[in-house]
Amino acid sequence: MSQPTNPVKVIIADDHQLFVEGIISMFATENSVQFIAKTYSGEELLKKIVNTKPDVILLDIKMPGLDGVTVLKQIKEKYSAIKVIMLSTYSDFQTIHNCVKNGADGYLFKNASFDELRNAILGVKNNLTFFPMELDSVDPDKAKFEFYAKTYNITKKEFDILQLIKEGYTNQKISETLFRSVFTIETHRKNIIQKLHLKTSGALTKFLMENNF
Amino acid sequence: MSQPTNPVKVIIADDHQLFVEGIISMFATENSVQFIAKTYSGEELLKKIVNTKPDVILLDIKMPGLDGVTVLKQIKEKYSAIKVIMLSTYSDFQTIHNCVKNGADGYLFKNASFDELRNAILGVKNNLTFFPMELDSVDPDKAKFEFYAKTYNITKKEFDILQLIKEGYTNQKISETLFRSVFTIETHRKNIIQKLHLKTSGALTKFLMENNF
DNA sequence: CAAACAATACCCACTACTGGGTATTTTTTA
DNA sequence: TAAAAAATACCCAGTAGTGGGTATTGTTTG
Repeated sequence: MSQPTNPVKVIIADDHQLFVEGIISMFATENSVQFIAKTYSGEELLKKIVNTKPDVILLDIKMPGLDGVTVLKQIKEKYSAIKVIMLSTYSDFQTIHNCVKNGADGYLFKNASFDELRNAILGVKNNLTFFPMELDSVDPDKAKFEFYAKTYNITKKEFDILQLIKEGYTNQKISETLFRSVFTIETHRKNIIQKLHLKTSGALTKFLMENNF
Repeated sequence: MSQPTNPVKVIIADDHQLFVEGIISMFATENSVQFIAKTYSGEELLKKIVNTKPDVILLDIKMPGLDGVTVLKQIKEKYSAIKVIMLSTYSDFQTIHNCVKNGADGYLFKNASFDELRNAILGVKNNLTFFPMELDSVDPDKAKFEFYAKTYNITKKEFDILQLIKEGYTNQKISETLFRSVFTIETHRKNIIQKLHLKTSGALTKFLMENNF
């Protein structure tokens, strides 16, 4: 008979509301982990910690206002018992070094699977650290590609083309740059727009900028 | 006969190199103000202060790495005699409140004229503060429009249309939203692209995102 | 070694935007 | 109040991208 333990109490802090809601709903039926609060900023988090003593905090590295690293420092100063897992994207994972120095117990890329997230939370609760890769061996470009491959099914060629689209290249220019027919690029562009659930090229450019592609 | 005084020694810190060069060259023939150093980051600035004791520092609010407010605090702690003027855009001017609290001697919008800048520098050197407007009365949207009007000669209508282009609207959608003919919107879009020295709509979207429009 | 996936390239009809015009009506400002 | 600036709307020829196909050639991988 499995040991019935108290669920791990977790607070999540991330300015992307949809992301927060998504995570919480993923854990709705998981009784080893219980989300006791959600916050959309560092300031909010620091306030909520006082009343709702959590075991683990999931903390976004990049937030407007108080950023993750600053918040991490303050948490570790005042409540050293609380475990903190940093959430990062391919673009700000360089900052993780800084977090490790400041006492983070683990980090996760935002495209992590449910199981990875669950394991990380349960792990740090049991005083383990959770660092999924050797930080120094992470190639930012590769991490970026893998993020898009995993999240949107983007292929390598499509990824390469996205780099050029982001620079404002027309299909014509791209075809010259990559030594391919314009038709090929048109096909790729169409597939990309579909995979990202977008409508127009304008929306695509916007997407790339907003997501710091 | 006018009193020949020593020029005010100034350091500028801003991550936009072109902006920095522009400012310095504007003051090349101005002998009341002398730029003794330029730096492109907060870290760099803190190092350079040690050797080159400046009278006044022009400090960008938003920089990668150490941001302006953090740098301001450190300067005012260690070298309280140095005067600091914060540089801000319409989009981060909310942070100015924070700077004032932390001892800034003045602030300027980045589209300020030569005369404003000169007056500010000479002013703070003489222990005056330089706050061009009541901060609470600044309307961010208005400040934003005025920035684009001043910098690129963008008109109000063009500004409104830019908001929609940024959202990824086509000319058709914009014409429906603003109850105007598509022809009108096409004309405006053409003029906008010209005024911003751009080529394509893709480049325009990119511009809007990069400049945090 | 097939099946699945990725990359390539093409067709066609259609929509969207560009560039270079012209021209009228408002609105602002000197 | 006359001149300048802004906003409006149109034309036309041309380029760029969309949407919905088809189809061939590599490349993985179960």
